[in-house]
Amino acid sequence: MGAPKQKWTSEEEEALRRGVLKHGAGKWRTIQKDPEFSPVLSSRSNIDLKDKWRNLSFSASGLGSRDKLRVPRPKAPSSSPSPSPQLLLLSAPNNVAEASPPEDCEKSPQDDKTPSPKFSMILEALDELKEPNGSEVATICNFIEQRHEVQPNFRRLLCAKLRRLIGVNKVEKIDKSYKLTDSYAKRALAPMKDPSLKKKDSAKSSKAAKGVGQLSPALDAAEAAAMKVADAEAKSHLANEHMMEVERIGKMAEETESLLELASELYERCSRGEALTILQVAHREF
DNA sequence: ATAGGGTTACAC
DNA sequence: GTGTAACCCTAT
Repeated sequence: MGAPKQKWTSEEEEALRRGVLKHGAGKWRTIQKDPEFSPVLSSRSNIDLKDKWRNLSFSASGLGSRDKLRVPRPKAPSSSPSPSPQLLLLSAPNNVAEASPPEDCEKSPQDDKTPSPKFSMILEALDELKEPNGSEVATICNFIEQRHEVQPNFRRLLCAKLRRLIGVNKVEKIDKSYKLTDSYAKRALAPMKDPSLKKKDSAKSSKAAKGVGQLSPALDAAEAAAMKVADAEAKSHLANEHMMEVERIGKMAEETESLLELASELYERCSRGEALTILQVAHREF
């Protein structure tokens, strides 16, 4: 019994994108049930939607294979030849995840939730190899094989794993090589090493104005400069996103405040025995 | 129901 | 062989 794979059509893809625009990523069931999309997505489960979105996010995050998109893209030839920047912005849940998550400060010291046994191996390998331009799968694989007993299909697993890590911005792919993301490396590696023997940070920070600190000391000046530029670019981009986010949050805060006032007014009057609706109060107040 | 890891099928 | 898309399984 061969279950012939059911490739996604561009219509389905489009429906999924619009569904996410409308309901947000993560509301797969809602999207799937929405009468607007259910005709197109009838043969897809909510899990299928999730998986497909995951794939779309990978390719949209620009990492790895944007240039050699081999996916036949018979996009609507007439009206929207280009995916429109909105979609790209929206389809980068990973960027948001990279920017916002207080993830690491949540961990309790001892309950350091090991991400997954294999992930720590990869982390270790990429850290120790210290290749500024990343390490090839074979290199990583070798490294890990030397330290751990691995299963025969390990390499394959490793590929899949790396790919997923790219999806969550913990790893980036440069040509054929993989390396830890700057931002993630700093957060993940710092607490990993013995606090006693990693005090040379201060010495380094004098010449490298932070940002490329964790790289091999033998780095060429040219390479270092290139890295800095790339880093700076990435940072300015991020900064921009952060600005927008801050603005948005500010607005939300205002609205929240108004709502709070409204709520307390409502509460006060209700507790006095008055029976009224939120609309009545809102009307008086605004 | 969703998120994430793992597996299988396919294209290059 | 390698990378990717679709599918499957499990924990939360």
